[in-house]
Parts: sequence; structure tokens; C-alpha cells
Amino acid sequence: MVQKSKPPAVASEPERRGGPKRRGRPRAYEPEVALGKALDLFRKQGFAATSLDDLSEATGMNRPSLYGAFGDKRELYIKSYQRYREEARASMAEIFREDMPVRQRLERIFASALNIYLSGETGPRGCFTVVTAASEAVGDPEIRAMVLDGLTELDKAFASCFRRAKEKGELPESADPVVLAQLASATVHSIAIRSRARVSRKELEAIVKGAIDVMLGAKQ
Amino acid sequence: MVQKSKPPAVASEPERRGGPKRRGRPRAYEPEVALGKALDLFRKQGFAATSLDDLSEATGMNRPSLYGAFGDKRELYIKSYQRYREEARASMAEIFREDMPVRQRLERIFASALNIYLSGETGPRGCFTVVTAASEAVGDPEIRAMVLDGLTELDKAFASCFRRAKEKGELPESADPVVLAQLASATVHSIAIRSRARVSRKELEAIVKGAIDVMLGAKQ
DNA sequence: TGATTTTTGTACCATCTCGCAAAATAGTCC
DNA sequence: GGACTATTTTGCGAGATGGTACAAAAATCA
Repeated sequence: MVQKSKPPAVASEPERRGGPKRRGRPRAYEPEVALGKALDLFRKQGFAATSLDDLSEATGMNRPSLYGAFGDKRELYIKSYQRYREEARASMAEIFREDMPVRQRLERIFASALNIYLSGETGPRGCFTVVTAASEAVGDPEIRAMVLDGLTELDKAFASCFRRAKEKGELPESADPVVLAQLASATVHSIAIRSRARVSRKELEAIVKGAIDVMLGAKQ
Repeated sequence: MVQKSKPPAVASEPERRGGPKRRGRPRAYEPEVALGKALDLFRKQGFAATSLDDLSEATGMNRPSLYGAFGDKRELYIKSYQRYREEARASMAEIFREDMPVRQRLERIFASALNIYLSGETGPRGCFTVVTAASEAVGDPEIRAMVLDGLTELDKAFASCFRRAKEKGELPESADPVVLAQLASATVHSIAIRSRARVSRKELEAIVKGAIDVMLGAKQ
């Protein structure tokens, strides 16, 4: 009953101009925006510490509207996480679109991660996957599956990055793309955690640089 | 009630120093044991998702006793974390006591971490530092300082490990102990997160092995 | 024995929690 | 204009939450 009879207007644009006008009282909120606000909150505080009142205040929707639009708290959490993943995936795909040296690609990936983790008005927002893994993944199989999926997606992206590099001769034949990818993912996880402890951007960038050097064999 | 109401008469160390015998009603619990139970719970569920009722049930203490012994929920959380850190530090010190090849020492450190993260009756317990960083560190300066301290402690331990190795000629002169330590820490963080998503011990061990190989220059 | 001290057990409070059901509102379609 | 539809608003209720008050219980001390 919530989103069943909703017209397939998935794209946000056709709504405002000459679109197939929705019947009934118009919404006082924009779902995309509201979901973004919810995402911010969940990312900052985690699931349990975020109350419906918090969400209601942040989104500007009162609880029943929230409930009607996104389902209960857990569903909203899952939808927020999905949206987060989509955004992360998009910026990742962007980096993989054009051709460039491995080092540069790695730098851009890590820079993108840092931007995601450090941006935020009230402090670093961190990584949703890490927050979720820490709190909800143990007890909720569905959420755990999403976390697992997020982790392996990152692994695969890095692995393909290193595989390409090997093909182009940027890495020695002895290099193992999967192992290097796990190290790169680990670096991401590490800066995700450290960013929450308010480690400075400078230090995090230094960690990234050191990790890249080792992975590309500049050191050692 | 988990802890039975047996008198603590012959507790591990009831009273030291000639036993000036506590006056008043004897405790029905052992603080050390109770704190351990609280630690388990917090580690599993995080701060917000753990209620005083949960803690009361797990420790076998009712709320007033809990409050009297450890203070409010936040204080209990902090005390739990301190105890966790002490245990981790102890097992780390153990590994640093005797002399051994770097690879072996690294293997033992990671094995110790894996044991800590994976043990648990109701599933992997994960790393308190990661859980705390994800949930509480952003909002609570005191807790954040503890997390930061825990992170740098691990970094330093690894750094000293690599420094020793370099002195003994186990690593090339070009190796940077600090950078390698950050990579090692990152690997720990990564397996801490992955363990919560129920990644199998086997996979985690493979990640560790790959990371060690790269750090010691066996690959590349 | 009785006084003192410490802990325990029960009960309680004020607040917050999530979820829901009406009722009011604002638009579209005929 | 009136019927219809989708959304918002208000408000509620059963239960959980963190924290506390108070008296009974159990030990030591005098």
C-alpha cells in the first residue's frame, strides 16, 4: 500500500514539468532529499541511536509520513544504505571510466573515499558500511548480506584496477591483484575508522600515500 | 540470574593485605566477571542497542547494584572498553616478550587478533575499538580520545615490530616501519570489520597471509 | 545481643520508543 | 461543483528505557 500504486516515475525530473500529475494532496517533501537526510543521520549515529523523532526532525516529515514513504525504521535504514551504496558505486564508476596510470587511479579512489568520509557539517560522517558492520550486521542476516556485498564490491573494484595495471605492465608479474586489492580495501577500512576518531585529513592522506607506495612497489 | 548468589568468600582476590574484611552484606557478584559479561554485550551490540536490562540479565546484577558498582551506562561502557584494551595489550605484550622472526611475530599478532574477533558463542564478537569508533567516538570526546589511543597503540606496536626486523636485517633498508605498521593496522581493522559480516576464518587467514607477504616483500 | 555498614530486591518515575488509526487537507478527474 | 485520491496532521497507546528511592537482607563490629 505504500509504494505499490505509485506510478513508475522513477526519474525525479518528469514530476515537476508536464509530467503525469500525481493525484491527491501533493507531498510536502521530496523523497530524494528526505532519504539523504536520513542517510546522514544514520551514518552519523548508527541505527539504534537514531530515533524516529530525530529522523522526523531531520527530514521535515512527521512520523506517519516517514512510515508511509519508507516503511519502518529498519526499512528506512536499508533504503538509506542502498542509496549510499549507489552513490559510492557511481563515483567509483566515474573513476574507472577513463584510462589512466594505476597510481593516479588509486589516488583518485582514495581521495573519493576520503571526501565521503570526511565531509559533514557536524564532523566526519564516516563510512556507512563500517558503521553498519559494527552495529547491525551481526544480528540481521539481510543487512549482513548487504554489508558483505559492499565489502566484496570494493575488493573487486580494486582487483580489477590492479589486474589492468598488470596487463599494462605497470606491476611486476609476481604481483597478485587479489592480495593487493585486499590491502587496498583494508586501507579504505582503516581510514574509515580513523576518520571517525577525528584523525586529520593530512594524516589520513599520508596513510594513503604510504599504502599506495607499498602496493605499487615503490618502497620495499 | 547468571551469577549465583554464592558468597564470594574464596574469590580470586577478595581482599588483599591481611584481609580487613569488608563490613556489610557481601556482594553476590564478582566485579571482574560482571565486567566481562558487560564487555561481551557491548562488544556485540554496541552502546545504544544495549539496554540496562540486557546488562542486568547478563551480569546477574540488578540495576541498582550495577549502578553502584560501575556508575551509569556510559561509565560502564568506558570501564568495559578499558578492560578490553588491557586484555589486548597483555596478549600483545606476550607476543613481544620473546625474540622471533618478523614473519612469525606478525603471524602471531594477527592470529591473536583473529581469536579475539572470532571467538564468541553467539557469533563473532568483533573489535571493541571498531564498534566504538563507529558509534560513540564521533559524539563523545572522552571516548574518542580512548579510541584514538587504541589506534595509535596498535600502530606503535607494529612499528616497533618492523623496526626490530629492520635492525636485524630482515627487511631492506628502504622499508619504512611506520608505513608498514599502518598497513598492518589497516589489515587488523579490515579483518575486524569483515569478521562482523561473518566472513569465514579461512578467508580472513588468507587475507592476513597475503598482507604479510606483501609487507615482507615476498610478493612484488 | 544490638548498632552499623554494605548490598540486594522491589517498585517506581519521567521520558522516550515505534507504530498506527483516525481525521483534516489539498489536489485531480469527471 | 462534487466525487475521488493521496498526503498530511494530530494524537494515541502499549511497551521499553535510563535512572532512582527505599526498605529488607546479610554481614561485621562493639
